Amino acid sequence: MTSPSPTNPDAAASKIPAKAGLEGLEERWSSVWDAEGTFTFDRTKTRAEVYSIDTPPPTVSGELHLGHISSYTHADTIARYQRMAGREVFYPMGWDDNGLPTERRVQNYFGVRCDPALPFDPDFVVPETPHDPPISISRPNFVALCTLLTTEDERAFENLWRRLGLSVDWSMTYSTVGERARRVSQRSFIDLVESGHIYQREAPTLWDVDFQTAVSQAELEDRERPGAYHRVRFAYADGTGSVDIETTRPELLPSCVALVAHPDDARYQPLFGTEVITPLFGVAVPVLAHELADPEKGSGIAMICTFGDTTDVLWWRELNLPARTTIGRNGRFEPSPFASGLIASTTPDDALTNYAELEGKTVKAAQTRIVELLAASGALIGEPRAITHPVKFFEKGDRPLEIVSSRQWFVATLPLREALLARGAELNWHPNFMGHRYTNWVEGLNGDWNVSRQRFFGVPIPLWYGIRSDGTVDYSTPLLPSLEHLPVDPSTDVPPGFTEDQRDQPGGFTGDPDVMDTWATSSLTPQIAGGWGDDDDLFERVFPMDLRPQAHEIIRTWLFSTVVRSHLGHNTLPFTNALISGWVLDPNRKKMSKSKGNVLTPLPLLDAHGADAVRYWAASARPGTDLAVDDAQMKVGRRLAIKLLNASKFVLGRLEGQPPTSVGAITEPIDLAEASALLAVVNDATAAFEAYDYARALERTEAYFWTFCDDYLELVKTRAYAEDSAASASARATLDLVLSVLLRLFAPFLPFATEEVWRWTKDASVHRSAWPTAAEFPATSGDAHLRTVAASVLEAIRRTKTTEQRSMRAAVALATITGTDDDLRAVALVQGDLSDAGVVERFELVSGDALGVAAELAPDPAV
RNA sequence: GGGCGUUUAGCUCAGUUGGUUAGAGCAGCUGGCUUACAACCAGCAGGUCGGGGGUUCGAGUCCCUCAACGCCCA
Repeated sequence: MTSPSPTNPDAAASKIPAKAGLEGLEERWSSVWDAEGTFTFDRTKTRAEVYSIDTPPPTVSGELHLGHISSYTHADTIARYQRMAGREVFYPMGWDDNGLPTERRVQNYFGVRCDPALPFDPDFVVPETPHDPPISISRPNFVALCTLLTTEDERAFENLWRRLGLSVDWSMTYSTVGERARRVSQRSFIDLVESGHIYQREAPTLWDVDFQTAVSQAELEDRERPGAYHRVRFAYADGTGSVDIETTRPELLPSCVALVAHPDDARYQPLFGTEVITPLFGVAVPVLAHELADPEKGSGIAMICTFGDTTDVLWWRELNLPARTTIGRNGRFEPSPFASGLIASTTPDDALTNYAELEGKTVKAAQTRIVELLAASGALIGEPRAITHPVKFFEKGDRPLEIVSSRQWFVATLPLREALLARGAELNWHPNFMGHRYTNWVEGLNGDWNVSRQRFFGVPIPLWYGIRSDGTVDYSTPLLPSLEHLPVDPSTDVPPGFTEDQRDQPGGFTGDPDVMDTWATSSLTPQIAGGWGDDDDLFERVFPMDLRPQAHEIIRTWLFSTVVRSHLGHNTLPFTNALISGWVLDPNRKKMSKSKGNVLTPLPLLDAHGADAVRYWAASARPGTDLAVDDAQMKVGRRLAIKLLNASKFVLGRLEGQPPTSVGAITEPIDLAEASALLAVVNDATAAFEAYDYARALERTEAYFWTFCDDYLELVKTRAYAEDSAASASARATLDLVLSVLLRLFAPFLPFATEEVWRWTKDASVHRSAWPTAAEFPATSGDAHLRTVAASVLEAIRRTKTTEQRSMRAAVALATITGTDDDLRAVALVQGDLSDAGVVERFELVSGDALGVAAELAPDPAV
């Protein structure tokens, strides 16, 4: 920390430029901060002295967008404030490089597809142009391409972050697929296996048929899609009648396991407990009651299939129904369950014949065919009725999700619901209302968290399974690696006690082929960045973190999953504060999207306006509020930075060659009033920052600054030029104090301009200087009324000159001031400065009820 | 369907626990080279605070209700 004491410029070596400008500041100060280690974390500090930030690792599969710029700027202002306030800031950067977005990008960029069955090709040449059509390559070759591309992206991202002036410690950068991330993720996974919070099971799984992977509830989204209700007639098993159901998915008829209606629905109550027969397939299924059956929907009675949607899964679980799978992982109808005897039919021949019409077909084709079959059989009643309804999609997917049965690992989140709600209540949300999103999500959880992904570029699930002598896999006792061997890749590493030649052999072992859900690794960013298990000394100094800054759309994913992992692994919140940012909208306040073609990228804006200006724009958005791209606002930021340079140039120019100032020299009433006004701003800005309201801190500082320039600077200009008097010393001491404080108040927002000015007279960085406090202000507080009255008089004089179209330097022959005793006393105290600033030749003070000013200009000599 | 947020000058936004004629910036208009700044300065004009109802001596600020927009969830 440098001393907050006022400046003591050395006249002999003035660094104050004749003409101040913003050009080149970003390059210059970025490299100086790097060389001086300004933002290097001092790991000798204790947890109490540290302020740690769990930085969102941006996904490195493309470009940073303006939402990143805005959100990361918010966090950076907090980081810089905390650092100046005396905390040692732990602020690492991470890259989220694993997962589907990277895989997709690599596939397109190089024209390749991963085929895990292929062997590693050591002679594989990185394609210079994408293969067309795409070629298949082995998993190790594919992963190498992923690494290659993300490394390039990360370099570009880091450059942009440096350009924006983020005060991160670049020596602590991590990635979510790096060695430490793999080790931490796998260790945590093993901990969960051992503590019983994670389990594997053959279970209904949300499945994207294009990406060929499981996805979790957090990755779902509803999309409105056209569909149609098909009315289908089921005969009673006893032959006494029939009942009509309505379904949007008639093709799932062969996997029907029951009908369901609401328990209070009088229409169907007589049927509960009886059986009906599925048309075409002749399967006897029970009619059951459940509250979730909606009497208003369709005919009020529905068929339960394996599995048409998530409600089917719920019914299947709660009503203890059998599973009759017909759709495979490729989204096509599987070989006949009637032929294999998996499903018993009362009319087996019909079932075989009808199912043969579906086998191998896609869902869509099968639906068309089964509607024809139903119509022909007479079981389809009337014409299908078109509707629009919400359909579940993988958020990155293009076709509706299917629910298939498969073996996956699940973190048991449902039993934690109450505990997780309590964690959410324990967290300090900024803004507060964002906590509702979390609560909403936790209350709506309907399944455990599936963390297995059938993908390639990610952290492998660190397990093997024994193979019985009959060649079947024994999933009941997974083989765990020992901790010191982490990270492992089960596809190439061997479990303890086995040798490589036993792989996939009877009596041997087989590796779990899956990788973890990307959120299963990024939910551990506090542990990864903090070095949990690798560097426990560091971990104890930074965990739990103080701050998690992030956008609101990933509350249900990243924030939620991080809370889960920390709760299970450390019995604590992962961080104490969550700073939630809104979205950046296009200039017309519309959401930016590639399809709309209204996406703006950061670099051109940084080039056009400069980093300080872009940061100013970003910081003007309060936590949680959306922000429209606004060139005008960035221009204001740029002008603010330039104004700061110029005002500083004036102030420091007045101090140059003069003896050092001291707060004790501030004696003039108007000077004391100015200092008091600034102290109020300091207190306000400090309170705002402590409440994570950086926008208010900026707004208050900025408002003060413009008033300071317009009024105070003009008032004391002449006095500050004078020499060798207590009055002039008072002015200079005030200017020195105000500038020094202002530069520090602005430093979190305008890191480049403030550093530039600070270094004109100092050797150390403003960003390691102490945040201003009352201690550096005069002990005597000033009279705020003086500023108000002085400003009013000045304004009136200016108005007269403007109205009479005269120069501001035009002389006022006589200024008549009317006012209360209080007003007049105030004017008398500032009269000298008013006279200088307004070029007033003579004042006349008249007693009256309210403040009034009449200025009589001297004749214009030019006329 | 449930939840959350927003709605204040042409635009972007402040308005702390309800208290005198509702603020700022930008844009607009009119002037001005004033030795920090013409990438500047000064001044002017412009809202009755989404609609309705209520509480109160007094409401942009609290309550109810309606509406529009946006987001989250189902």
